[in-house]
Amino acid sequence: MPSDRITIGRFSSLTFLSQKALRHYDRKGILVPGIKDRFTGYRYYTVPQIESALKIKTLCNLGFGLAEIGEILSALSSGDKEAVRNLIARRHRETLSEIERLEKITSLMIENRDFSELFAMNVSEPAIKEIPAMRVLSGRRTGTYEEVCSGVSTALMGILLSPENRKNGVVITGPCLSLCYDGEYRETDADLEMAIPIHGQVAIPDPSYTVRTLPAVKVVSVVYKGPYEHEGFAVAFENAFRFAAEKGFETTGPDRQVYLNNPDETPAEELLTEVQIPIAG
Amino acid sequence: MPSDRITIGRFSSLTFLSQKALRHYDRKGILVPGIKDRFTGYRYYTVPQIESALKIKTLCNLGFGLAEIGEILSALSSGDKEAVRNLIARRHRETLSEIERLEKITSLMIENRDFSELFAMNVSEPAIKEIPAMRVLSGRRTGTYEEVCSGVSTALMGILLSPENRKNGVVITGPCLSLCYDGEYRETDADLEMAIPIHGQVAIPDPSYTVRTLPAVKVVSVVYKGPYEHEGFAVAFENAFRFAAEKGFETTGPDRQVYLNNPDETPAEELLTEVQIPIAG
DNA sequence: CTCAAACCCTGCCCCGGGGCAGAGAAAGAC
DNA sequence: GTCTTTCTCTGCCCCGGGGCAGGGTTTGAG
Repeated sequence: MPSDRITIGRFSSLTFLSQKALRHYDRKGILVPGIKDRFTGYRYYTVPQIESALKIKTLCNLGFGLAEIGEILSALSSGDKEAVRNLIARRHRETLSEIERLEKITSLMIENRDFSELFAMNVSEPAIKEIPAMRVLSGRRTGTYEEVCSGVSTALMGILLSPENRKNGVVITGPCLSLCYDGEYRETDADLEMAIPIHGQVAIPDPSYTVRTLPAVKVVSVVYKGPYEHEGFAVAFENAFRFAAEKGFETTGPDRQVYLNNPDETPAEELLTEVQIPIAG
Repeated sequence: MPSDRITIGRFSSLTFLSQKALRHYDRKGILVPGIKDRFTGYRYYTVPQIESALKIKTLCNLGFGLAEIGEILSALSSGDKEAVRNLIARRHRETLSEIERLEKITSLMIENRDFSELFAMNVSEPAIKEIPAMRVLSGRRTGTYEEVCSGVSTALMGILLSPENRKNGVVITGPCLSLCYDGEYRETDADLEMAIPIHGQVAIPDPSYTVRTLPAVKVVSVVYKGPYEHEGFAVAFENAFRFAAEKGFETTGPDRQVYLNNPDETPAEELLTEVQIPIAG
């Protein structure tokens, strides 16, 4: 006779839920066996619980978490159709966005079937980041990128490494960066500021270099790998601007480039630069 | 200057990997910080590790597990393009099948937007199962379903509950079932065997009932909820046959129905029946 | 009735991290 | 040089179970 003392093994093979899963549901209170032997701990299920188990299995297959399944089951028994409908609608939305994500992934994998492109990839995914304010020693000049960058950074390093400043405990606290005050790329006559984050009181022999505090900004950040050439940076900037546009952010200025390693010590192909484009909000 | 002693916090904000994830990768050996203070345990990363981190992040976003990422990275550094290509191809296949699964789910959720159908669902998903051999007391008759089922099961119960058999320690070891020897549904003149799993030596007053051992079989199993009516069972059978066809299994016979609860004690709407269709292989 | 096989129990480690606690270390301000 | 803030460390619990170990229970066969 159906003695309503179904052991976990039989119950498992009836419902196609693993014993492990059944014990888990018991602990979570989602599906507690009708009878539980106090002394041996054996679980015995009843026939009507088969139906509950099948419901749980259906919901699991639909991708609900156990907490949600608990909610749905109790909402069902209390007749709250509205709540259940909302939960299902939410799950549906989440599933759709998951599909969208996976489709992006597959198309990426197809395009980069020859993975050499995938890993020769020299620009990281854009992302939003908050940059805190920082105190820098900087100098602003006009000229070609190369002239200004190398000229000014050499001068700044010269100041910071002077005996006086070293003695005063001046310390460089981060990688060198540049700020670009032109709205667009200019081959010549670019308006650039080179800056080095510092700590301490700096003695400055030449008043055209100053210590100031760069404001905190929210930026779109992209890391670029490769030589300091316009073509490479252009791709990074393009990605960053596209990302900002997609997310509906208004880009402001000035753009920053953080030079993560020392061009004197690193082969040009291996150089890493972080491009930061400030955004409003 | 970029002193190649990047703390985990800076490294995290450069790579957009959480500190937690970075510590995890360290423990897994996927991305071990260049320097690790023996006494304080502080992790310090180097600039070239930024690139590794970005690769790892890309692979994570593509859905690779950490173990696979480890394999890919080492295959990359050893130049084994073939291995990497295989791993990517596999991931691509898996992603596609995942998308397929999710799409089935969404269409299910749309169809059952009014979830009342979803839970009024009276047939479970079909699945494959092995049924062990079992010793039964059975009787085979021809007639309508109702006549044979109720008549024979009453007679079998009468035999098993007789004073002599009770005294001999005969025990019922499972729910009652029927075997159908017709290839299709027959309103009348159906060829049916009713069986009750037992243990012990049974005294049988009427030789038209016998004790025999049903063979072990592999079946497609479906649980059906509802009254003992042809319309209900038909849906269950249909699902089971469709499932077998999709999976390429050849169905054999005889079909079995396991009556999980007692129709005298349970309302007809709540009755549970397991339909089992034997398959070859 | 006994004995072995089958069954069931709990508890631990695993995925890929998120979240939180408490404690020690580094860095900035004075 | 001190003090406070900020950073970083480890370790535990969480998801939804799968897999395995070691030990008690039930059952079926003789």
